[in-house]
Amino acid sequence: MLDFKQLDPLLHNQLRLAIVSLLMNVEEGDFSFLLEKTKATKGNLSAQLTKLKDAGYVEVEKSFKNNYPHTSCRISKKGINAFEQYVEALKGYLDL
Amino acid sequence: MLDFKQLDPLLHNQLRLAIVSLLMNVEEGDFSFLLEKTKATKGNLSAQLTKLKDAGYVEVEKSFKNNYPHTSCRISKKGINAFEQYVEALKGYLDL
DNA sequence: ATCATTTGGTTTATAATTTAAACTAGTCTA
DNA sequence: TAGACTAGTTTAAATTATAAACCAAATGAT
Repeated sequence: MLDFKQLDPLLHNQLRLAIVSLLMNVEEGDFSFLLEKTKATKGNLSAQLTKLKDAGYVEVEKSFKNNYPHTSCRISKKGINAFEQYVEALKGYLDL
Repeated sequence: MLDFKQLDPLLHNQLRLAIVSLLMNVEEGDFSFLLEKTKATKGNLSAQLTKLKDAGYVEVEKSFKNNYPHTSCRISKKGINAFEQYVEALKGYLDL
């Protein structure tokens, strides 16, 4: 039966969903990794990553690697929970 | 494997997705039916329904029933195709 | 050495979208 | 005939999404 739970608006966005999906499947992912996999622009990736960080869904660690700035991301427990609930909610829309 | 196809922005919206989901499962649904099932406001329902109609995803028939205006909706072939593609694309994000 | 290019991002300005409150138009009830 | 209800639509403000422009430092070519 169809049932429409609220779809977390933070995850219900193409790029943020892609980011979180990717981070669900790796120990950590850096900016370049996400950029390549999502094919987003840098500006958009930066913006959406900031939102995910602000929401506490993703932990972001900035450092320097070979003299270059390096942004390492991993999904948080909160992010995992949110993603799992999002998937469950979505099933109510898709009849999966 | 994760793969990020474009998610049809017309369907990647909570209310429009709910509308289309509902119409996938009934022969036709009227405004009140959609209003009750989605729990949307009338304004929002009207607006999103118009977008789905303009895109050719939903066929809308206005008539009078018991002297009252009556808006009957059914999903079109184009809408069915779009929905099915959307679901496939989404699976690439969810690893289903 | 210096100028151009590349890396690895962030900021900002615009465009598009979402949303609900306000409105319209007509009907029913007493 | 006044008030309340049905069945919507329009509008206007708020939020969101997006990419172009920007920045600082590192590297490469001459």
